[in-house]
Amino acid sequence: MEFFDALVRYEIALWSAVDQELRRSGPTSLAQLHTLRVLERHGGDARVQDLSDDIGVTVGAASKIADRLERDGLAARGPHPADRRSSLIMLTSDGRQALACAMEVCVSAVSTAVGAESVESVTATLQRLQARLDALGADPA
Amino acid sequence: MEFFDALVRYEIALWSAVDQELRRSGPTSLAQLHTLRVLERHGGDARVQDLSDDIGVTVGAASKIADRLERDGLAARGPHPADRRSSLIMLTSDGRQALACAMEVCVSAVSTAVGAESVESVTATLQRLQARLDALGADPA
DNA sequence: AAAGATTGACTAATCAATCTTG
DNA sequence: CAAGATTGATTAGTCAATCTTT
Repeated sequence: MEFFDALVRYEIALWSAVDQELRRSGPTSLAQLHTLRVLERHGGDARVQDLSDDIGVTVGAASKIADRLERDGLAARGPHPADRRSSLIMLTSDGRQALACAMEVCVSAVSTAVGAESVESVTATLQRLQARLDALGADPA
Repeated sequence: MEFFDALVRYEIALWSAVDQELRRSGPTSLAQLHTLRVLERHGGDARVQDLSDDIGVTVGAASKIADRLERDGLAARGPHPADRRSSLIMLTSDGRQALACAMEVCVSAVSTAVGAESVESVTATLQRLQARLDALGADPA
């Protein structure tokens, strides 16, 4: 339980600190940056379903997130070449620019927050725990 | 950045898994449990401001959280003995019962999710990072 | 029928304005 | 005027229903 409490508390605190720094230095929120990074990782092949999976929200929410990105000119929906039910969400050049700019601030803010603490081993443990949780979720038997 | 990503991703995944388990076995959500635990820790002396601090939401949100707890019969506002602007939020006996019941499920769900992984050192590191972040926030100079 | 996505009704958060008491 | 709390307007999430395409 102590682990759970520390994890939740710190994640909220770190997210808030980085978000504050981003809002102070530009128009992009951490939530937006998070979405832009997912699009970048998918290299323009992101479907709404992919956003939903990677961000950890429902499909409905992901669809609305895409709406807002389009409204703000950071991304655009294009037709899916192989499946007309779906569409591909792509970064615009404005989106790439916002991503780069916000990413710089984000890296710096995280770095300041972490300081000299060595976090490689924590990262590795979190990734192991993540893998276990994914496995449990896929097969709760 | 890898640390930040792993932290955020895992916190969301673990929170979701535990919340699902709680909703499956009773009426209490993880968000509610989180609030009930804060009240318990404060031993009946919790003000709205305390809720806000400990949960990591704004004062306005904390006030509405208290509204919902009262509506559901899990807590009640009483007069603050020393300051008539404020009030104390106290667990009702229903609230204590819901807390105990949900806590049991929560502990078990976290334990299942973590498995055999040893998390003491991760917990300690997260707490150190938390302390650093608190210090930075209090004195950003 | 199942999969991908969208929309509408509802819930819960933020922020700013306001009211009350210190 | 400061601090504690509440409320209203806005924003973003969930869930369920729906529409289109496979």
